[in-house]
Amino acid sequence: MTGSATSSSAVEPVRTAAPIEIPVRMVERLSAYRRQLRRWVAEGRTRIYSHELGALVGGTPAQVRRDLMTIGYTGSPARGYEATGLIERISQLLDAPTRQGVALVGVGYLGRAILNYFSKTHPDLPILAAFDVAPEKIGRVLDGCRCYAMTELEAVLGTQPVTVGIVAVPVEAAQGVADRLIQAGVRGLLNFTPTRLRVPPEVYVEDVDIAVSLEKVAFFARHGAGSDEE
Amino acid sequence: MTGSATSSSAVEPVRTAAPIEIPVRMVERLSAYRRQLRRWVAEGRTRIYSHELGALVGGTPAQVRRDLMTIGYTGSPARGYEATGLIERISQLLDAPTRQGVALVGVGYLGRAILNYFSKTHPDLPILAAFDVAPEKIGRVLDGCRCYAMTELEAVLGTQPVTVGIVAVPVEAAQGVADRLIQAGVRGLLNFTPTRLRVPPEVYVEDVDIAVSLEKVAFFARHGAGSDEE
DNA sequence: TACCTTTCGTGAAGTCGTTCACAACGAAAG
DNA sequence: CTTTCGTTGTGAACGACTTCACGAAAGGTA
Ligand SMILES: NC(=O)c1ccc[n+]([C@@H]2O[C@H](COP(=O)([O-])OP(=O)(O)OC[C@H]3O[C@@H](n4cnc5c(N)ncnc54)[C@H](O)[C@@H]3O)[C@@H](O)[C@H]2O)c1
Ligand SMILES: NC(=O)c1ccc[n+]([C@@H]2O[C@H](COP(=O)([O-])OP(=O)(O)OC[C@H]3O[C@@H](n4cnc5c(N)ncnc54)[C@H](O)[C@@H]3O)[C@@H](O)[C@H]2O)c1
Repeated sequence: MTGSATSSSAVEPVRTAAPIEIPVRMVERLSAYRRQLRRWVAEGRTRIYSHELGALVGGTPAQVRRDLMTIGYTGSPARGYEATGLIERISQLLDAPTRQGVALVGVGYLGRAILNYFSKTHPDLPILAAFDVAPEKIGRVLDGCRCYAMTELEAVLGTQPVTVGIVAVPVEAAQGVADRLIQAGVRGLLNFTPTRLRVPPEVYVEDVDIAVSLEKVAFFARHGAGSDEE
Repeated sequence: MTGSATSSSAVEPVRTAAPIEIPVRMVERLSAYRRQLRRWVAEGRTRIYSHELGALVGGTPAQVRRDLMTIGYTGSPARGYEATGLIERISQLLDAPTRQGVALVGVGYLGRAILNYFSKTHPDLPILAAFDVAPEKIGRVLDGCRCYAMTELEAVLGTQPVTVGIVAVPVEAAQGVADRLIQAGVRGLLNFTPTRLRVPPEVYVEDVDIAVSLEKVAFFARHGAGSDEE
């Protein structure tokens, strides 16, 4: 990337860039923090304590303070953290500088659920296009999102800033879908199928395996229940 | 528990009990191992190497060997592990000694997807009953599972060996649903709503937060992609 | 102003899971 | 029978994240 241009002065350490290395788990927590912070702000709250954020993710106050220290956000003793500023700081880190969106492949039961959910809760990451092979789905608009034929995938993604793909097709089709998404420029995949996708090293894959999660719950329901998880 | 009865001799160390303390992550891997082992056995394979199992979960061969060592399953050099025996050993640990099942609460988009999925893939953990408040859903049988009214929850769970509950209702209703499930004897919850459920310490809760997962993917799609993950 | 309480910031210590490294072993080939 | 190759079992080293612990600072209160 070219990068440096625009309007930064010479010596000062800038403040926008994210030169920080953020652990995987911390990203999850930051995302959860932000979501609840927004609710709280909507309710009129303005300051938040570390133990409140900790309760959110099943963590300790110390962990929250450590997280916020890591992202360079500082509160003040006895007043806690300023909510809107913290939301902004987290967004600065998590959100892309330029608009980016998601493509959903596979508009079956699960795909429909996801479309419906994200159309309502409208996060920072809109689903810009959906794809399927079933003729009866192609061309329809579900929850505000157009469903295209798989043959149009490359063309559509060529016109949209899509960097993330959701794989919700039958397991046999998953690898092929992943390959095409990556070929079309996608750099991250949320994979719901019970297969490990083979992808180039620069592509990030997150597996959500509901069957495994359910077995895990069943197991710990029986044996010792270590309160928290995920 | 009464426990000891039936037919074990006096001194020998038994072999069925599961006195082992298993880390959370390992349970996930064991579940994934077993699923793929079954596929392989169905294809006629009989022996498996640690590196093959490792590839499944994005882990190293050493980790697999460590896992199997922990659960006390032993292979042999140059022949690897015996597949069916390993499946059996994992099942011995993961599955309940007595039949147990799952209750699904909230037959919306997501609930339907889950019902459909588990009715097909028929895991060791059947969904025995579904519940909802919407009149048009009550009494229907979807994917082989009867949908009951919420008012019937306690009664139905009184007659079924349900130890796990899936919470797929709107977020406002989640805590109330969790309370009732627990009251009715459920000991583990799979929670899809973006709230931290308050539960007694002996109940295990697993949160599946798709929105957070998606944000995580978006983040790592942009920054360094640490190939694997959970 | 002086004091007391609560919360933050952070170096240090602790915990837990993963990976390394190597000896032992089985099988197959020479 | 001996050699060679590949794989398992495992103690030990490693590394990463979490928690502890304590000093400092901000507000409230008398
Ligand atoms: N539903 C769940 O709760 C659940 C849970 C865990 C995993 N999964 C996995 O998620 C995936 C989807 O689940 P589902 O319940 O929505 O299944 P589904 O059968 O309802 O939907 C699959 C959709 O993908 C489409 N499709 C098929 N082949 C395609 C292709 N080559 N390209 C594009 N689209 C294609 C189909 O037309 C269909 O609309 C499956 O792999 C399933 O294993 C689902
Ligand atoms: N669909 C997704 O992809 C997705 C993703 C992340 C999280 N979630 C969460 O999962 C939950 C369900 O999502 P959904 O898309 O299925 O929503 P949905 O609105 O389609 O379904 C909710 C269902 O719950 C039923 N319900 C409402 N109140 C109830 C109550 N008190 N008791 C029992 N049933 C009740 C409704 O009748 C409906 O059938 C929501 O909390 C949502 O935030 C969904």
